[in-house]
Amino acid sequence: MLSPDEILAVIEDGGFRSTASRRRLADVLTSHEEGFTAEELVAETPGVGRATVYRTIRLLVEQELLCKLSLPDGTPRYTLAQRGHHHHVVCQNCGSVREFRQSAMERMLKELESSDGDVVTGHRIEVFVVCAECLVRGVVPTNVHQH
Amino acid sequence: MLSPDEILAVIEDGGFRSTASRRRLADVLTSHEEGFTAEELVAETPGVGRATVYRTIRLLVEQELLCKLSLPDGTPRYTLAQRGHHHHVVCQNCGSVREFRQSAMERMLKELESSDGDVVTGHRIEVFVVCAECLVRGVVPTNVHQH
DNA sequence: AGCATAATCGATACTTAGTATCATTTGATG
DNA sequence: CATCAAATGATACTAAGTATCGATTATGCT
Ligand SMILES: [Zn+2]
Ligand SMILES: [Zn+2]
Ligand SMILES: [Zn+2]
Ligand SMILES: [Zn+2]
Repeated sequence: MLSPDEILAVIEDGGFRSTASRRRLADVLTSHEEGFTAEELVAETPGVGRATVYRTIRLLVEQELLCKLSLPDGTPRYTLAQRGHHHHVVCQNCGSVREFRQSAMERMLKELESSDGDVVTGHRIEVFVVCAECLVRGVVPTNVHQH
Repeated sequence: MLSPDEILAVIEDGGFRSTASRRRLADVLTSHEEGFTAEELVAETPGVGRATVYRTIRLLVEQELLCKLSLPDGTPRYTLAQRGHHHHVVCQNCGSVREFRQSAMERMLKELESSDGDVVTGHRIEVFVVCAECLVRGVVPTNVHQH
């Protein structure tokens, strides 16, 4: 997992300043193993303004240190990124997140490129699950209709 | 493509009423070949309240007649659904949408099921492009970073 | 260390994409 | 055509941010 210092290093390498608010946020971020909301971050960093929290989230998403995902109903969720291209498996019940990589699938998505006059610029994939922890707690999985 | 009557038929078959507002919306919806926003619909059905437009959108998404997608920046967009399981190719410049199906990829996503204690309940896939029309108009494709 | 200054900050107002409430209207059924 | 739950429109509210702006601060320079 990413450490607060690694986050600060990326911020500084990007030409941005290492500030007290950003250090506070880096600490709180790295304490989350399992995905979180922006408002959780706001609540967990009292004294840091809401605008600063959202600005920092945006900065870190741009720097590819944070991933922004959304649950089946569209509510947004954030998680720390590992390295490289990946996607996420998200528990629709508790919001816990893990990464997955599937090179065969990536190859297939690239092939769409040649099929039309379009130029492919990216893709978004989210796999929804009810995670093992929620299952043992008795949550009944229901299929979600998504596109 | 879906006709207004087919939309109304699905609404009635679902046990919902065929009302003036819903007929107006069915007409406007089917006139859109290429994806639209909720606010466009509001603007195009004067006299129909904003709440009714959003309620009808929700109803039609539940009935799987409308697909809700989002652009790389997260702004929502709707499009009429064809039949069966599918995903979408979305132009990040003009928002135009087409469906795609990739059975090999679907099979791969199902296989994730066996890999963990999780139960897969669904997935979301969007492929972003700059479409042929935008390309001839000189739009330069830039890759989008997504998960 | 002291200073300049652009970056960043917090407070606050605003925006976008909806949902909730509720009094009124309307469409389906008998 | 009377009934009455379903649906409607107006309005208020919420969630998830973004924009503005005057005050503060980190960084580089001397
Ligand atoms: Zn990610
Ligand atoms: Zn990928
Ligand atoms: Zn669809
Ligand atoms: Zn699929």
